[in-house]
Amino acid sequence: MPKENKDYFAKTLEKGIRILNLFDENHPNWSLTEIAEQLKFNMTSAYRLVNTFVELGYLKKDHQSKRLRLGPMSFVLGNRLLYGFETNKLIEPLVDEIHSRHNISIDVTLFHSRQLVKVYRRETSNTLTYRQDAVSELLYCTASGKAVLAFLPAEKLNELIKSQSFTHRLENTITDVKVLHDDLERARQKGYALNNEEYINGLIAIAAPILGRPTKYPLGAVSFTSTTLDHTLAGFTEQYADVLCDLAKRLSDVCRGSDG
Amino acid sequence: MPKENKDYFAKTLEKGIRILNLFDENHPNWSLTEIAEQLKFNMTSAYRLVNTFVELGYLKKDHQSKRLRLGPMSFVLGNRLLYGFETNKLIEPLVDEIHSRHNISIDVTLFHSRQLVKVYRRETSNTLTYRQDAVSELLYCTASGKAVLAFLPAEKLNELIKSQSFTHRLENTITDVKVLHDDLERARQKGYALNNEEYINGLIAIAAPILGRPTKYPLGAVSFTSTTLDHTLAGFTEQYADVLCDLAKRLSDVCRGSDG
DNA sequence: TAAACTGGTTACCATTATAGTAACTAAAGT
DNA sequence: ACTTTAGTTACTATAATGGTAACCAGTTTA
Repeated sequence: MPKENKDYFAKTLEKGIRILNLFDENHPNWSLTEIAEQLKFNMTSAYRLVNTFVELGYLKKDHQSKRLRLGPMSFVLGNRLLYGFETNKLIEPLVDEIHSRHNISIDVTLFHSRQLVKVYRRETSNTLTYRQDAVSELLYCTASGKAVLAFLPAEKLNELIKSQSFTHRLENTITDVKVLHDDLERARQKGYALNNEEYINGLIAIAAPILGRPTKYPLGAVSFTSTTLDHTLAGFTEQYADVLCDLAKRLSDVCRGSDG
Repeated sequence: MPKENKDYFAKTLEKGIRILNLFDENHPNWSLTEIAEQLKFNMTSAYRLVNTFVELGYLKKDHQSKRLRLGPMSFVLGNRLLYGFETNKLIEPLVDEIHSRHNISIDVTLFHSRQLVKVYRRETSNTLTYRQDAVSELLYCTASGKAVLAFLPAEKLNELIKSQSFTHRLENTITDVKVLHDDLERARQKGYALNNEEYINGLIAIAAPILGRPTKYPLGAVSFTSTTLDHTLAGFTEQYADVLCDLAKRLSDVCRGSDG
């Protein structure tokens, strides 16, 4: 093992990328001060990074207000990243098929480091819905999070459990490590994890892991979600657990080779 | 004027972004060596930058082949950049309206530094079509390029003309600076520029600049394209020049305030 | 089977870039 | 006119990067 690779990580690049990530549909414009405060960068660094993006055309600075927006190069890069990400091409048809057959809300997330990254989502029509962040570190209180945790090697699992906040969100939220371990063991047995209103009031879900080949390392998860208005968790599980596990297996097939 | 801002430009960030830009639909995977060669980076730098992206989840390294692909975080960033780029929300309806009314191929490009960046395109149905890069430095042989050049301040114009290659692509390609200046003067008079098979055989186009307010600096251009199979350039101009100029004016209205 | 090769990874350190402080400027508010 | 605020620039100790070279693990070649 080398000396933990601190030499081969470009901090400046990471900081710049974090700035780009601030801009989205809901936050289309930022002032330099806002950026510096949000990311805890000092003004000079923020200025240098932002200025770089402005010169390259990724950000655009309004000459009057000095506020920043995405520039045309960001649009080009966005297209490249979106259409260059091949995994979705493999995932989408599998999910679409189940979605259209069962009219059910499906989320596919990929696991990276300590985060779940949403890469595809289909919603049921005519039901309540919710909006979640594209990137989430909440593993202990979501079905997908628990599906991944359950199939992680013990060492990594313990490391991640330590990093979870265990905020008591709702009545059913698991706040005890022992209880979580039991819950994960159950998931391991059954092949899928549950969310019984542990994260959002009225929201229930089942999720199965997407496992890499040949390592069986969890690469992500696929979840079906519903509400207590439409299903009991038991009924929902009864009805869809097999479909879920089958879909997870097929997603594992197409994601094979991208282990690690 | 400060000392040309070399202190406030983060080279590492630029290099990293150039790596991300290599990945698209047509080039979804790269080896480290390919990246280093393509961008003229030494291996260590390329390795450090790539490793940063891998750790952050923007790239994914196949453990066997070591080849790199986009990772899930790139997908998230791609979405943010695409939907956070507001300009398109303003441009699209205006272009769509003309497109559906006249069934004509329309391209909107924004000008940055020395490049034309394509941000929106609608094509006619049932005609030959062509595929162009999203970012182009060819200004002397395209209608949009000449539309921008024609309305640039003299100083910037001369700087850019020096940087053009004037490669003799086709019979009609302008390769003489004097001839180009005459052509631009004509465009300035009429308010729009022409492309008479100067870039692609059989391709004709007319383009008008998108001008910033209040500076009248060209922010980009909108072009209508057709082929010699469908129109003569004279007939095409006769039929559409007014529609084009009207659209350009309306695009200039919605792009106002983003001057510079 | 060994030798050569290839592509990737790591060590090391001179060179260069960055973070942080502080000074400065321009615009907005009082 | 004074104060405040946000952005920009100057300066320099500290930290990151680039470049060379060594190293390693697979592959190909002899």
